[in-house]
Amino acid sequence: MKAKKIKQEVDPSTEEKIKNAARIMFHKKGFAATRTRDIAEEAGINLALLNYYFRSKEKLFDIIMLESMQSFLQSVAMLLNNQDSTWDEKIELFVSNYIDFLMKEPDLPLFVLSELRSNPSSLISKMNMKQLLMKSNFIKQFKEEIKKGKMAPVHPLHFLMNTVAMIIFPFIGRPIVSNIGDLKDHEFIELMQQRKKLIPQWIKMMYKPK
Amino acid sequence: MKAKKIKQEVDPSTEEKIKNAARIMFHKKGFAATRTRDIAEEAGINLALLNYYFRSKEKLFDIIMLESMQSFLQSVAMLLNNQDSTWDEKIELFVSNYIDFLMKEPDLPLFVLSELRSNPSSLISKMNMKQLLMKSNFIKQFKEEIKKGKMAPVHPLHFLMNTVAMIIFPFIGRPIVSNIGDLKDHEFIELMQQRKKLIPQWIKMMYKPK
DNA sequence: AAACATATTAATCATTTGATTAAAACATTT
DNA sequence: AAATGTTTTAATCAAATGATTAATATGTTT
Repeated sequence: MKAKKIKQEVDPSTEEKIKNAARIMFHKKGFAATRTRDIAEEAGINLALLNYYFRSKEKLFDIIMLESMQSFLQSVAMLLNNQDSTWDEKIELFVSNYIDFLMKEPDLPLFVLSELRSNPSSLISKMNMKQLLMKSNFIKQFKEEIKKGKMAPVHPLHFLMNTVAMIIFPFIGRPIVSNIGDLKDHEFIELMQQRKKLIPQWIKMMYKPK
Repeated sequence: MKAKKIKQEVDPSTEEKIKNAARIMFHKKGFAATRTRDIAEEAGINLALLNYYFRSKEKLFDIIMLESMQSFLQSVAMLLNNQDSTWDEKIELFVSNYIDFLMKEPDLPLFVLSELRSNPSSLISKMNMKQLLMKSNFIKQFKEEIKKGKMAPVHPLHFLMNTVAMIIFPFIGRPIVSNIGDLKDHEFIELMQQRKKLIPQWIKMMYKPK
């Protein structure tokens, strides 16, 4: 009893060890390039345990993928649903939070988008985000801003695409960006920090009505 | 002699058939998820011919990857080097050309970026793009615009990242974008057409000096 | 046409890889 | 402590997969 508690608290359970290792490997190399043996080694467990706990590589992947999708879209959902902040505050908070999040999970976007390409993946449809979007406080405020004349009329999708693009792209294209700019790691991070303030400014400017 | 010529002109050579099939499959599913048998089938040739012409899956991949990187960066290089157009024209031309290009090769960006993640890939460094960037006419004009007070002072990398991000992201995130916006294929294309005109406008706005 | 070179095929090989099994180790309950 | 249930291990299997081989077909040169 006591031994088990200690194991669960101090040391992650075997199941957790496997999931963590799987997340790391899948995010870094994708489903097809990841061997179950890689995961087992990374987790420091016997290969058979992977199948003992998760039945198959696919099943394990599905779990990781679902969680990844959720955390990837969670920030967007937060933007959409956050009630109590003004428009400008909302944007600033969103950009800053998302960039902070991507600093910790830099492999996540490319992983999600890559795997979404190959898989028909009913996962997206399950999340049915149109509902989420259209009924959101975000859309309401977005339209208000336009009506108040504070923003030029734009299709909300353009706005979303541009915003997410500017946040995510540097992380997706990091090897190329770092090469072109000849950036050391800390210089890249510095640039991302700047973008927390810059992106909201750019957004404000680019949709300014004439 | 005549037979060979006809074969080369009317029907692509076996080597070309393999390369074309490989390009399609690699772009769609990536290196690890693509079987040599998939390529052979797509090309309509015997599996052994793949190794006969290209020695190995890796060698074939390297060839495709190099060509893909080149065409992926070619548009950027064009932006950087184009001599005879004004700043505004340059931007408009670049955005429009790149979007047109991506309509024909929608899988290219995600492929290049994905494979670049796993591979240490000296490919990028071989292209040594810092030289290309710093000595380019683009940088010269960019600095002039800022000096003339037509543009707020920004790090050129931010400018590049934002521009490329807005162009490429919709194609990389197409499944999610299409789901959120509940878009049919033709509606997605319509949005991309709009962006040819919108992105240059946004760019002009967002860097306007106060 | 004979000789030679090139291209193509079917069959097979060797390795990798996801998964299973049967036994052992460990923990829990009675 | 015996019995029972759970977790872990080493060994092994079966299928998938990249690559090769030996034979055949096709084209070219002499």
